[in-house]
Amino acid sequence: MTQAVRIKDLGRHEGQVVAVRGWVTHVRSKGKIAFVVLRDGSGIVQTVASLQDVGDETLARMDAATQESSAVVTGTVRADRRAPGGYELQLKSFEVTGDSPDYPIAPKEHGVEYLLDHRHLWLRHRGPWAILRVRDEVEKAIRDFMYDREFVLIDSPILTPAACEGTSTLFETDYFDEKAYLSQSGQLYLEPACMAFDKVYCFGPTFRAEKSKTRRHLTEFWMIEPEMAWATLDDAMALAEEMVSYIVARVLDRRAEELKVLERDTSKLESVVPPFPRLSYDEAAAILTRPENVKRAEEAGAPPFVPGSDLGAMDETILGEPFDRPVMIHRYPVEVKAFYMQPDPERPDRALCVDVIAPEGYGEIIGGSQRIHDPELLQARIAEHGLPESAFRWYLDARRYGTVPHAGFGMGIERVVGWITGTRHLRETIPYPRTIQRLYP
RNA sequence: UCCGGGGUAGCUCAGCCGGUAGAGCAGCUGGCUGUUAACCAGCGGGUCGGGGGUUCGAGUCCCUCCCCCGGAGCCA
Repeated sequence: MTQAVRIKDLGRHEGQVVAVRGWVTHVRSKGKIAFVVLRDGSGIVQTVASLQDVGDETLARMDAATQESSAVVTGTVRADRRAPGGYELQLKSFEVTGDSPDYPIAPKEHGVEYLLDHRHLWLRHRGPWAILRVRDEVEKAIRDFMYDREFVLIDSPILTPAACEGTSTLFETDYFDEKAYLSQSGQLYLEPACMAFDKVYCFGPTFRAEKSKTRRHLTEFWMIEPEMAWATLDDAMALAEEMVSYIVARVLDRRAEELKVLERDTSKLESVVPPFPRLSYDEAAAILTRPENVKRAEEAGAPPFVPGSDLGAMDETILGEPFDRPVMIHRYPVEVKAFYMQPDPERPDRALCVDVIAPEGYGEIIGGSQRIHDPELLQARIAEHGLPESAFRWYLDARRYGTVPHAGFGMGIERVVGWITGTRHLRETIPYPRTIQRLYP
């Protein structure tokens, strides 16, 4: 039986007769000679057969093969300058395993909605294929990074009894005789866990019922959330810049081929090394209120920056623009941030928190903070925010029994993949996107 | 929720001042021994998003509803 070879390895079998199992991406039939372009999970190769090689029956089968039929072929590996990829397969046999009548995605332009309706098939095509391989590399890099630094993976629950940051953006579901909510963050479960293992992280899907209709939002997205005991805001910031730099270097090293397919300008990624520039909220506010920046936001139709309020999408773009790597903005006003953030002892109206903004207008990829470790202060904040104390009883225990300063952050995988691959729309950075308008396929 | 754009063939779109539906691709038939989104010839294919109105006549104008896209806010 002929040895089956994956397409990326064909170069190692020059002159040999091998089998390739894949899918037909294109047929160019020219009468007495036919070209069938075949794809497998590893790459693409052109196969060729003439009438005298295979006879009219096989040639007719090649001619009749439709896009995305699966096929097993055998042939001789040949280096050929005329073949895309440098190698081609001179066929001896061509057998269709499963035919593919009326394949919906033509080698032509399609609208986004149509492609997303056929996402399960669109995955076979070049763009999604390259992006999702980068995503795989990003996720593997994160796990390696965490493991090497002795962080313990703590899988946080998806079904939760109550809100982490308020119920308005939670998906609600029945849980026997009570209500449950899909998790929007694992953080509250990690804080107690970091007091068991010092350094922990969770990495899983999170759900937000925000009615956001932008290219930067999904209702289901994946987040990596490290949490460290005996840690301050500075420790969290140092970890964030180290992790982001590690991920980018890893993709540049191992997924160069995919970035090329995506026509990503990799020079913009090569400069992503520590240290990242740091701006306090007050410094950022000073930049945003400069006349030229006020004018820019106005011209773009963005709402004006109001000192004391949170940063908008345009504000993040303006702040990130001068830098060739992500910028870290820290110490926002306490009022615009979550209840659990530690106030800055030197300025209690500022929170010890940080947002990391990706360059090139890709926006916030990380949000983190030092957490309140004083039980009384935390209890007061829960009350101020109108949150039900009963739901946070277990959470407060982390402060009641041997509290320590601790800090962590959450990083959105899709936004990182979007930035690294140069993909504007987050929905293309996840295999099966969930948005406010889409629950199919 | 607000602001902007859109819905015409399987797909991507054109359709002027209102006059009765068009292209490319895909599909099908035939031709072609080195194609690169091959090419050439031919064929089939339409509830013009739904409803209502104006008009001799509506894809085109008006009202209304639905759906999609982009942006804002919120966030990762």
